[in-house]
Amino acid sequence: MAKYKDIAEAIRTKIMEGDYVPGEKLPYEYALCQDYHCNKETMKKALDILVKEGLIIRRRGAGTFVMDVDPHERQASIFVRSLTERFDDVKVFSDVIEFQVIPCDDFLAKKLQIEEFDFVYHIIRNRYVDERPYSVSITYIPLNIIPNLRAETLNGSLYEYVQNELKLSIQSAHITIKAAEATALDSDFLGVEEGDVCMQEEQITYLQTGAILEYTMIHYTCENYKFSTVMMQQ
Amino acid sequence: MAKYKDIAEAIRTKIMEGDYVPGEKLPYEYALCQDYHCNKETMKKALDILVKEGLIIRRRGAGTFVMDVDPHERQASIFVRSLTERFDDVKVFSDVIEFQVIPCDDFLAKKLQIEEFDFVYHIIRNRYVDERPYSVSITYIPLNIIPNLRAETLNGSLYEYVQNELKLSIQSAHITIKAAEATALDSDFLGVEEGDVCMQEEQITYLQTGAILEYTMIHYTCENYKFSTVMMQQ
DNA sequence: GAGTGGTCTAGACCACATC
DNA sequence: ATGTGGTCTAGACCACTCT
Repeated sequence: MAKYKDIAEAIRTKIMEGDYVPGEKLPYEYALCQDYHCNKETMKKALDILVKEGLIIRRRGAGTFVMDVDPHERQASIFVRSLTERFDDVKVFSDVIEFQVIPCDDFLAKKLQIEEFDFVYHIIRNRYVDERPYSVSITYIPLNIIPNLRAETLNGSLYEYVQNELKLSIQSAHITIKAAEATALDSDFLGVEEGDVCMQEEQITYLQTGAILEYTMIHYTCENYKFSTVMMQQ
Repeated sequence: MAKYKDIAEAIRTKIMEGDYVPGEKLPYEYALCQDYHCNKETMKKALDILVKEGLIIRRRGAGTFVMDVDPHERQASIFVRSLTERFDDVKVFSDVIEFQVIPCDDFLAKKLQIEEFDFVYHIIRNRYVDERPYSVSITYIPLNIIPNLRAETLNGSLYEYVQNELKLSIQSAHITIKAAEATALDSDFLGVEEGDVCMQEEQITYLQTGAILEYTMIHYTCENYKFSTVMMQQ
C-alpha cells in the first residue's frame, strides 16, 4: 500500500470519527507533513483523495477545510464513491438463482471485448439488504478471467474473492444509470409489476491488466435506489 | 492553465481524431516527455486525467494503451465525465418560467450553507434539447454569490456566465440521482402525469473558493435520462 | 508580507511484465 | 535483464487569500 493512501486513510478516519469537525481548518504546511513524515507532494496526493470523496475542500491561499455534510449523507456518499467500498458488499446477501456457462452472443462479445461464442458465466442473483429484497442482477464474466468459479463463491462477495483469492486488482468500473422496464424476473422478487418503471445500473468492470472482469446489469425498485457522485473540475 | 492539463488536452485530441488507434500502445518514457518538454511526473499527471476519462489504460510493466470503446460511447461518456462539458450547455435552450429573489428557509439554508432568511434567487427553467422538452429545473443561488443576475443571462449558459464574465472558477459538483414523483410543474411541460415516476438529479455546485454557487433539482422524463460515470480504484 | 495551495523538475528507488 | 509504470523526496517558483 502506498504511503499517500495510508495517510488519506488515517485522515479520513479522523474526520469520520469527528476528530476534525466540519468547517474546521486542517493544518497543512509543516504540521501535517511532519505528523505523517512525508513530503509536500505526497501529502497533496493524500488530501486529493479526500477532496474527491467530498470530505474536504482546499482553497489556495486560505487553507484546507472539513466539508460540512451531515454524517449520514457522508457515509452514504463515500459508500458509492469509493470503489473498494462499493465492491465490499459484505452486508449484502445474494441468492444465486441462475449459474451456467454459455457461449456469448454478438451483444455480449462487444460489451466484454471478447469474440462471439467465447464462453462466459451467466449469473443471476437476487440480493437482500437487511433481509429485504433489494436488487436483481445479471452478470456475465468471461470464463478465461476466472476459469473455475463456484456457485458458493457468489453467495459472498465476488469482488473479495477476485481481489483476495485470485489476486486480481480492479482498476475501474464504468457505470451507466437509467430508468428501465421491470422484467418478469424483477416482478417476482422485487414485488413490482412487469413493465413498471425500475432503476437500471449497467456496469463494466476493468482489471488493472486492462481486461474486462464483468458486465453486469442490475435492477432496483425506484424506492431503493440512490446514487451519489462528485465531479471535479480538472 | 497548467502544463499537465495542456498536455492531456493535446493527447486527448490525438486520440479523438484517431491519431492513436484503440489498442495501440503509446510511447512513454523518453518520447512523450521529450515531445511535450516535461518531466515524468508532469506527464503522469496528464495521462492520469485521460485514465479517469476512460480513454487510456496504464499497465505497470507493460505500457499505456488506448482504450477500445466505440467513438459514440466515448463521446457520450466524456460528456458526462468532464465538468467543463457538463456545464457547457450550449445546445440546451431554456425558458425561464420563474425568476425572483426570496429569503431562504431552513432546508435551503442547510443545502447552501448560508443563514436562514438570507436572500437567494429562485429560478425555474424549462429546458429543450433539439427543440423538444427535456427537463424542468429549480435552482437556488445565494444573492451574495451573484449580486446582479439578469433573467436574460439564464436563457444562455449560466456556467459560461459565471466562469467567463464573473471570472469565478467552479471546483466540483456533488450530484445525487434517484427516482421521484413528477410534480404539477413537470406534468405541464414534460407531458407526464402528476405523480408518475420521473428521474431526479440534485446538484450542489462548489466554487474554487469553497463557496456554494447553487443548489439545483432537475426532473427528467424517464426516457430522456441517462447518466454515465467512471469510478477509479484509488 | 505572511501563509497556504498548485505546479514543475531532477533524480532516486521500487514493483511488475515481458522476453 | 530490460522496459515500463508508481511512488517519494527536496527544492524551486508561482498564484492566491487574508489582514
